[in-house]
Amino acid sequence: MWGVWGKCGLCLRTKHTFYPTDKPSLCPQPPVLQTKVQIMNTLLLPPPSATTTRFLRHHYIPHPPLSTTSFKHSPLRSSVTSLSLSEDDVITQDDGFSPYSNRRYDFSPLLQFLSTSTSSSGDGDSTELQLAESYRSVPASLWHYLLKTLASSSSSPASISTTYALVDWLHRHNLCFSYEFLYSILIHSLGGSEMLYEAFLLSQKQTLAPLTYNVLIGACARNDDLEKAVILMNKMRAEGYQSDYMNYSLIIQSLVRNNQIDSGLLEKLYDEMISDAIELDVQLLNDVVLGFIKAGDVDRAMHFLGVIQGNGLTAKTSTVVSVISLLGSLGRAEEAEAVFEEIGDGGLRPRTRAYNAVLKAYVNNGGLRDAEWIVNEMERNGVLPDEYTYSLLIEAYGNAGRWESARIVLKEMEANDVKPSSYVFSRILVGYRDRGEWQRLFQVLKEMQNCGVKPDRQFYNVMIDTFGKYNCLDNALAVLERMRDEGIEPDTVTWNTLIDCHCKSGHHDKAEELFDEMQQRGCSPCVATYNIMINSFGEQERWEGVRGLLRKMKIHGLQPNAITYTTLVDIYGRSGRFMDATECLEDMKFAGLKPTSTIYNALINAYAQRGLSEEALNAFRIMRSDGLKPSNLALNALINAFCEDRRDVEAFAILRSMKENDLKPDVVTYTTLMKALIRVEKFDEVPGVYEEMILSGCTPDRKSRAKLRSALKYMRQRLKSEFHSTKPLTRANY
DNA sequence: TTAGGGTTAG
Repeated sequence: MWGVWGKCGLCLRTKHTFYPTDKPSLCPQPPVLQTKVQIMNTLLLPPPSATTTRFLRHHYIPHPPLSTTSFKHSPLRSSVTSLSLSEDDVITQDDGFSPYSNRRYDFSPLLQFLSTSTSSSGDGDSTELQLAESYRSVPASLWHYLLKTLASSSSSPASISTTYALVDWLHRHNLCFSYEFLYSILIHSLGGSEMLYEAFLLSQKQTLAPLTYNVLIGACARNDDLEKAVILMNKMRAEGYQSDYMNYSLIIQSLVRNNQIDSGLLEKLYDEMISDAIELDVQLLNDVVLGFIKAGDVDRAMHFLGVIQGNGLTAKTSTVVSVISLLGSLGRAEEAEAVFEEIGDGGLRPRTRAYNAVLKAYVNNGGLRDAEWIVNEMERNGVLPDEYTYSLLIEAYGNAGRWESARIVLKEMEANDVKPSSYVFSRILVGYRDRGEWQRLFQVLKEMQNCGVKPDRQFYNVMIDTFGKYNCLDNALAVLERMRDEGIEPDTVTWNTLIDCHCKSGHHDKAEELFDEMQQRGCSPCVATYNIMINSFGEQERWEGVRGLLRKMKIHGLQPNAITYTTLVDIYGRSGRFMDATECLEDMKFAGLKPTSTIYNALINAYAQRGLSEEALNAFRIMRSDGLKPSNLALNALINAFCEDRRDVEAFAILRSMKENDLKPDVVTYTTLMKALIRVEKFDEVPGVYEEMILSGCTPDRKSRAKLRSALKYMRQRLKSEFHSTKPLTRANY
């Protein structure tokens, strides 16, 4: 058994797990572990000071070839390596031995020899043997370090081949044990320096042992080449070797780094770990939790947090905080608080970060009192609020419309020497925008000025969006100018916001102009930009233009996303181009994207508008078979389809099935049903539906009241016409 | 250790 609390000889990571020898490890370690500091120490000769000499005598006796010429100054350095083993490097490692002499082993003759001779020679010529003899006393750890340094600084094929020749040479002269370990060092270092290809080539020169596999997989994962990593893992498994737990950690980390993680993928990885009988240590479980957090799957994240605790281990505080933070963003304050409490239960004192995470939960949940309480708790426990804490509190007051309280918090920040950032003001502005109080924008600007805070790009973006949403296009454009005047370059969000608000107000020409200007100014459109433009062209029924945009985005390496496909289905569907619409849905599936309920809603809605109830029903069925739950949106669209097709019986059948399946019909459901009745002239049944709507707890809105009124009007008209049509008859009778 | 946290498209 080895490696407990030691450092990995390859990646210098501290190994925390208790690891039996029969298990292969990604971080292979020699029987005698050397830390980086130790290795660096042995590279240098001690000064003639009493203490160090005594110490070093016990370790190794300096032996020729020695040189006072630093390797750093060797002419080889530039061609072979940038090995930097200066005094400064070593002293900063803090080992207690100083001052250092500049004397050290001189590897220049060896490297010179290796770079000029062919590695396969092995002819035992006298120079080579002499050379081998002269280096015999160099300890293994030193060779490892040299190799590592050379490999990680290799940048040209020539220097790599010299490094490779060194391994060969060491092996040939029995100078360093474990050929495989030397290779592993090489692969690891090459992988670490993003030279995965070279690592691959090297690995192909010998049969792969578990150690090499693990190192190679690790190198792939570190370089985000997961395809190769997975291939190697499968190959390894097929050959009967067990993959190391670290590989899984590295793969998850890579997925997280690159935003490529999703819940299903992570679950698959986890199943693999289980079937591989991987030892789930706390570090790996932490990565699993963080993976699920990044994937937005808070339930699974909490499950694995529970697994950590269930195993009697303690999750990293940062992991726990991430869980609270995600719960907070989802407005799940109670659970956030529960997880927060667990920090304290674990004997740790929550710090600002943890408090902020739970505070965010309350703010998103509208719990102003709880938010105030948690800030008081912080103060009571001597935890200092920071800029983020205050920002969240201000946002909470802003959401509650308590601008005065928010101002008091601003003053408190000032008193505590905490400067507010542009962020908090952008949040306030968003609050005003969404509540229709957009004119408060000017007040916010003034407040910022008072606090000496300059609006940043994101704030200006919100400003443009606010003006845009309230149709003040000139003001929106003026903000663009102001940004430029202040030296803030507009980004894609700025342009997208501007373009979109022009589209929404029907100014498609100006939108297109801005789309061109954006590119002229060197800002590359992103997928969102294309989606906005596709929507704009679709509204104008410029179908060739739509296809052109799709081509252009693909040329620029942008893949259509779920929103692109939904936009396409929507615009094609609205104009009755159902073939094109359904084709887009197929394309989406073909591209490997999971159709969302939104895309089906767009399709069902398109059929419904034209009274194509059979087609709408069919789309609804496909949606169900894709495993998507029917939402009120889809069901209401379906009711509307039956309504437009004058199939009121089927429309009411949907209502029944909604009730049976515990789906609560809403105002739109009832209003659409009333419309269905009016379509088939069953006016007298409308008031009953209206009454049922109120009884079921729905608040009638303008549209539902209008439907009732028009039904009553028709009823009166009918009565009147009946009266008139019967009148002559009576008169005649009379 | 720092960052955390904001804005756009269906």
